[in-house]
Amino acid sequence: MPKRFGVGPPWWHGRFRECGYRLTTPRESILDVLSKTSKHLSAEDIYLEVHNIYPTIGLTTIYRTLGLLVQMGFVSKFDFGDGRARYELSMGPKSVGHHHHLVCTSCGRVIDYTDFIEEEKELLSKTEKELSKRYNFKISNHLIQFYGLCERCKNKK
Amino acid sequence: MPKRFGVGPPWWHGRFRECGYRLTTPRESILDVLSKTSKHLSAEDIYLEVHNIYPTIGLTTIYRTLGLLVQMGFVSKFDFGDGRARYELSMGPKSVGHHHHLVCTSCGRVIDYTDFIEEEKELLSKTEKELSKRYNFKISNHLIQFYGLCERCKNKK
DNA sequence: ATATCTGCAAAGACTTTGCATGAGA
DNA sequence: TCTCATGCAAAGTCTTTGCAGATAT
Repeated sequence: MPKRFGVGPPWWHGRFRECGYRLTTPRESILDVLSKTSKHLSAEDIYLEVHNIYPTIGLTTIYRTLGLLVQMGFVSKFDFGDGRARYELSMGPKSVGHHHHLVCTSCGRVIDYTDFIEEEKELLSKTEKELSKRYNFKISNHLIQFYGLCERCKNKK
Repeated sequence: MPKRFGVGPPWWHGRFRECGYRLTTPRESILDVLSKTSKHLSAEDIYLEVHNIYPTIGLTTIYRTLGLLVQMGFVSKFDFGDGRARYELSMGPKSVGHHHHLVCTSCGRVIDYTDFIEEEKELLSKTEKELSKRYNFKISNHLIQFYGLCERCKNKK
């Protein structure tokens, strides 16, 4: 059953308090930016967005908050090979849901795909279970990316 | 049929010339270091190894050569989240073969696993084929990593 | 009231670049 | 011989840290 979004406090308020963290303007606005996009934002992208509304919030806080959100599991951090990390909401009502990435090694373009996810999911959960057992690892996350040339770059060569 | 390793020029000589690149001491020694380990070496790790034998070779050359080897497909570059890239031979006779990584998010330990690879391989090649078609992408590589807590770190908490 | 959070500036870490010298084919 | 490759030093980028002042609860 879906919750009533848009009324009452946002879904994440509880989680913050549970963990002993405070609810602050920077934290809320960063989550807000992330929850309103499906793009893969860098720390600076987020900084610029947030800065439009709250010009006093600094880049340091963006980094610190992102670290916190990653650690709490709200946000996933990705490396697409261009030297800067990208961040995406990994849970919550507006989340795009389970997806993986297709990364162009020439222009850096990133495509989200959700095709064949069901089958992947099945294999993944099976693999996670088996790996956990065999290596005594508590698996909490996974990363799957395909690399290659996108349509445009492929045709250039 | 296996080639006769250890006699004649190393397997990669031809590939270098084909691509118009020169065979140099730094390039050979870097490939040598990579082909004699199954660890995940950083640029500096490689530098230190190479430096033992050829003290004149600089870190810059390590980075430049690694870039070249990655681009040629000899070497794969990984990011385990500790801020420095790791490199592994991705092909060649001494290669450990197809494997993926299990990364401890607490201590950074990395475990290579090859279990369940057959099934994965099958799904991966199918997925690659389908994604190539749908997104008109020329896929050349993939990355799969699981994150979690290793035995030691799990028990600490 | 007080422990947490933030902003600024500065530092830190890894990686890349410019340029003159050196080396492979 | 003539490009391509290398080493050194310096610069570039992203990210983290120290600390005093501000803020949430």
